[in-house]
Amino acid sequence: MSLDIGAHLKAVRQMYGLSQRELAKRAGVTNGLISLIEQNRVSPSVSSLKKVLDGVPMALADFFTLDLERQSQVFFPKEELSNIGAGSVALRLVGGNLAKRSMSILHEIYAPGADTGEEMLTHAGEEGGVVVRGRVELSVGGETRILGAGDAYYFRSTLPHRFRNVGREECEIVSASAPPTF
Amino acid sequence: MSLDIGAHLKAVRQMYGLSQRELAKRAGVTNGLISLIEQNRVSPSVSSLKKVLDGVPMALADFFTLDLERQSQVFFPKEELSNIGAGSVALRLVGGNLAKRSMSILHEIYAPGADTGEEMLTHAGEEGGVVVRGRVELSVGGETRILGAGDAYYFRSTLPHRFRNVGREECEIVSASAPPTF
DNA sequence: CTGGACTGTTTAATATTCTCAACATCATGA
DNA sequence: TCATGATGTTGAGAATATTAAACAGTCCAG
Repeated sequence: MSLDIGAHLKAVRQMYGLSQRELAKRAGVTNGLISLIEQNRVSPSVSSLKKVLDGVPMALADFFTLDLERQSQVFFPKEELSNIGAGSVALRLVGGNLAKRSMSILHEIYAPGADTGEEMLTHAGEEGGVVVRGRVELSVGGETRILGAGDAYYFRSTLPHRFRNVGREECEIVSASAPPTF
Repeated sequence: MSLDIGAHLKAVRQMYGLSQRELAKRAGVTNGLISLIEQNRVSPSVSSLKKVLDGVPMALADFFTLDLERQSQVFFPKEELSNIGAGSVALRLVGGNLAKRSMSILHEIYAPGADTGEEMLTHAGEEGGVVVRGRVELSVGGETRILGAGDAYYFRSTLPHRFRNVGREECEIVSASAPPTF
């Protein structure tokens, strides 16, 4: 996310074919403010930005989500999977060398006691997976459960989460996240 | 979206177990500001809110997207996976009851001889997966390979493709496709 | 060319956010 | 009991967002 609110707003406004004054009127603010915002000479308060976007109309979430900017190998023998594991968690990424992917698919192996760490993980997007072997303790947004072979999960990755192999055996998971985290 | 920024921020902060001061320090703002924001006594400027969220860290888009009330199901015991299998291919969908997903994650089990059909599959998006057990013959865009446990694949789903269990044992795959096909 | 209606920009005054420091409260422990 | 360190809150002032009004440019009709 660019946080170039100015250019962003300008693009949105022009997408709707509105002038600064026209948008200002609909939004209940002054044209000057819109000019200043578009030049990044001020950082609008959330309430003002909301007023402005209401004039379009567009939700705040959509405004910040909007991305203005946005063959290859098919088969990946296990030897060719990019090994991006760290410590006691082995991560094998499917399609690591692909230029643009819309997902990360991972083959994860947690050694006994392996842990993604006390500091909870958070990032944009969604992720899910299936436990293939072993048992894993998964905490998501305050809730904690133990999942065994065949069990699965799916959540928005913005929720703080943590994986921990609490068993005595290896735990194997195949997971996917979109947009790609690796 | 409630635009109850205050309660929203407070919830996020507490989800991470941070005090106002602690978050303030990470964010480079004062604890007082966070207090005022959480009480909705000010409407933070976007730049301040960004600073605060950077301390968590969380993207603005995620902050506004986050729906605190309707936290959907996260854990899916295998019995609760939607069974959408047809014929000799058992498909278990992760998160089938979720309103909006950006992916389909499937736990697939191919019986010996199982086949997605002579008519090649094609659809929008991308898909990939990891073979967990057994062997499968995968054809994509004219190329054909046999994948065993630990092998993987990733391709654009517009390429005609077909899965076939050519072995004498079951074959187990965990796959994902975005956008969701189920 | 002249006036009017549009465009976006700028300035000075006003309103709001934000900081700094002090305050009140609660818990822990000497 | 008193001290200590944590919590969130508050008030006055500094910093910044926002307004209102004037400015400059473009385009088109008269």
